[in-house]
Amino acid sequence: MTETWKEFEANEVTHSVAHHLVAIHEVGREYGGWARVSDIARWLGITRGSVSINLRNIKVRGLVIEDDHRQVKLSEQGLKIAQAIMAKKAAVKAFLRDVINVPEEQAEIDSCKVEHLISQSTGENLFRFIKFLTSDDPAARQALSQFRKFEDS
Amino acid sequence: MTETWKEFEANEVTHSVAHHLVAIHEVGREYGGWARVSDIARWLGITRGSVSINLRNIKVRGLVIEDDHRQVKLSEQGLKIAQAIMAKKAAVKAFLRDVINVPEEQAEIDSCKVEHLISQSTGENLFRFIKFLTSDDPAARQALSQFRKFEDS
DNA sequence: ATAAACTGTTTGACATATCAAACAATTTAA
DNA sequence: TTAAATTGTTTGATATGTCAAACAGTTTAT
Repeated sequence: MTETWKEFEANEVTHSVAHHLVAIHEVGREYGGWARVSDIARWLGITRGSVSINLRNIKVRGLVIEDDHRQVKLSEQGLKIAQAIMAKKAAVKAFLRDVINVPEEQAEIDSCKVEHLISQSTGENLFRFIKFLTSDDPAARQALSQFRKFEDS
Repeated sequence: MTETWKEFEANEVTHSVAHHLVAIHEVGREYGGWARVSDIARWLGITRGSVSINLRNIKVRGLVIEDDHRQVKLSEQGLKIAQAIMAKKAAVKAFLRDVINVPEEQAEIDSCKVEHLISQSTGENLFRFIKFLTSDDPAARQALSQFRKFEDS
């Protein structure tokens, strides 16, 4: 039981980096993917200085590229990571909210904490599970409605 | 979408502190809860120096108490936190492994990453869901077996 | 009883992540 | 075209968490 817990630090990206990537993706959405430091900072709710410094690492690691006007954009690799994270977050949030009845806001908070931590394969399993459970397979529908009753009792 | 993500840092305890608490609980199990720095360090796979420093904070925060021989033990508050974390971990792991078929080892890794992050209420919802789904309610059994087929196809 | 092993702490270093404040450069308003 | 606002960077500070190495104290073997 000595080493597994350290896997926490052994992620592709930290929570902070994950959110910088997602922020760039969202902020740059309407500008061909290009985002400015200020907008990223505003989106994340941290200072421009922090973003500036954090982007140094993120650039060095090849997750974003920069143009002449100091705008940044996700690299191919950065985009892949951001998309994977967003997909996992969506899966977790959907599970919490639509399956086990966690209130919207709490589902948002919890899925956000966890998005960059769960493994790709676990994310995929979860996705399939939700897909099944929210399908119109009668067994799925029946189980869900039973669970709702179970909850209320 | 500006502030929710920062909740990540707004946890009762960090991943590191969470694992120190659980380590003390496990290491001290056979000694009335009392644990030594060395044993904690070995259990966690980090140096004695790190544990020594980390325990300073943890003591100040009142999560552990110390005896004359420099042994430490969870305080009432520390024990509560450790138990809550262990319960959430068990729930997540059971869900991953027994419901959505994540392999044991991966379930261990992912649940370990997540244990201290999910909220109490989410943990409880998850626990009830597993309880229902692994009960002998026919709808639950039917749904699970359908999902297994769904997985294999 | 002495040598060897182990214990807990401290020090100095490093990495990440944050802030406020100051700065120069650029953009926007008037 | 000026004046005001905004931008991106840097600096110095703080907090957490880690390491290796050195130290003094305690235990354990022999």
